[in-house]
Order: sequence, then structure tokens, then C-alpha cells
Amino acid sequence: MSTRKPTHPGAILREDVIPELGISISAAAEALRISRQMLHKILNETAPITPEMAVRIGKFCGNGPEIWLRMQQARDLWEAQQKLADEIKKIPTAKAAA
Amino acid sequence: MSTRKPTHPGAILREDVIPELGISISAAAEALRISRQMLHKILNETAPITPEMAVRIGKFCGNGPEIWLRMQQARDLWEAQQKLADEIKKIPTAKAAA
DNA sequence: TACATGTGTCAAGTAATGATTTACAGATCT
DNA sequence: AGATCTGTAAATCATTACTTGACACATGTA
Repeated sequence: MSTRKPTHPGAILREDVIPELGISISAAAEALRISRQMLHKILNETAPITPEMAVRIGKFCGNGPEIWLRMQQARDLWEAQQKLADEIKKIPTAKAAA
Repeated sequence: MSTRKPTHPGAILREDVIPELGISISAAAEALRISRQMLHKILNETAPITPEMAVRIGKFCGNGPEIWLRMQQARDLWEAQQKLADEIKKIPTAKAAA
């Protein structure tokens, strides 16, 4: 849990997918049917992969949405755990009555 | 992909966890440190399990946040796929240049 | 040179979401 | 009667996920 922040899916797109395809950001955004600025933020790791984005990217990359969504979820969870680090101490663990 | 909508995590809480613990909704909400209404919506499947909620519930149930988040993610993905069913047809699958 | 294309970035606006508090009516238990 | 729990609804607030429009800068190319 105190490991480093999980990799942002945008990093994979930026470092692997886009270069491999030899495609411009503008063209990729057009293919994904999202705004160029939005894709830019994803590549920049300042926007998350929403379920809808995962569906788009999964189709475009041909490997399905799950992997993209899972990476994002790992991030979101990591961040939530950091944010709630204090709060969580106040939450008891329930015990079954019987 | 055309299976039925994945089970909402709230259903597990409503049908298994809470009954097993023999605890009131109000008491559970208090333990989770969220409003009674919010928990009600979760049990009612009208509110999603956010990453932060998953952390709370995971602590309370003692089994960690992942399972709760994964169930929610399956739902979100299913819904996204339904919503984008038409849109996705317009997105090409990229082919590597080399 | 001039023009097109791509990139980085910012700002404004929109729509939805996650959550809170307050409130009220009905059920049940003591 | 009083206390607690429950189901709902409304008002509010902050944040998020997008969009479009705009501007500056670079680079390639006719």
C-alpha cells in the first residue's frame, strides 16, 4: 500500500501505443472521436481513463477496455487510500454476531 | 458483452453483509462515517461504490477495497459499453505501421 | 515567403456525479 | 408517549469529465 503511485494508463499510450503506430496526437484524437485537448491531458496524465474512454481506447487498440480500466482503477484506489489514510483508522472492522 | 448488467456491490451489502452482522443501516452508516442516506442509496443500488467508498467498506468488512471496486468497475464498464454501442462502431482499430 | 499541420496550454461553459444536511411521514418497540 | 429506524425527497456544494474557442510556437512543404 505504501508503494509508489501506480502507472497512469496514459503513459502506456504515450510511450508505447502512439509511437508504435507512428500517428499524430491530433489524428489519434480524431480516430477516438474525442477532442485533441482531452487526449493531450490523458497522455499528460492529468485526465483519468473513464469507463467510456476505456471503451474507446480498447476498441482503437484492439485489446479491449479492461486493461485500461484496471490500470486506472489501481491509481484511483491508491489515491483514495492516501487521502483517507487518517479517516480509515476511525472505521472499525465489523465482527459477525454469530 | 450482451450479458445482463453485473451485480451491484450494494446488493452484497444488503443481502449478505448487513444481515450477517445483524446491524441497522443507521449504525452501519455511522461506522462507515458516511451519511445514512448515502448508505441507503448504495444499498438501493442508486449510488455507485467510489474508490473512497470501497476503502471505507473494505475496512469495515475486513476484506479490503479491491473486491468492492472491481464489482463496481464491471458495472461501469457494462454501462459504458451499452451507452457507446453505436459510437464505438465508428472508432477504427489501429494497425501498427511496421 | 506563405500556408498548412501539429503541439502545448489556457479559459469558459456545460452536464453529470458524489456527497452532505435538513426535513417529513410511516413503522416498530418499550 | 417517546425513541429509534427507515424510506424519500429537496436544496446545496464541490468536483469531474468533457467540449469549443483561442493563441503562440514549431516544422514541413509548395
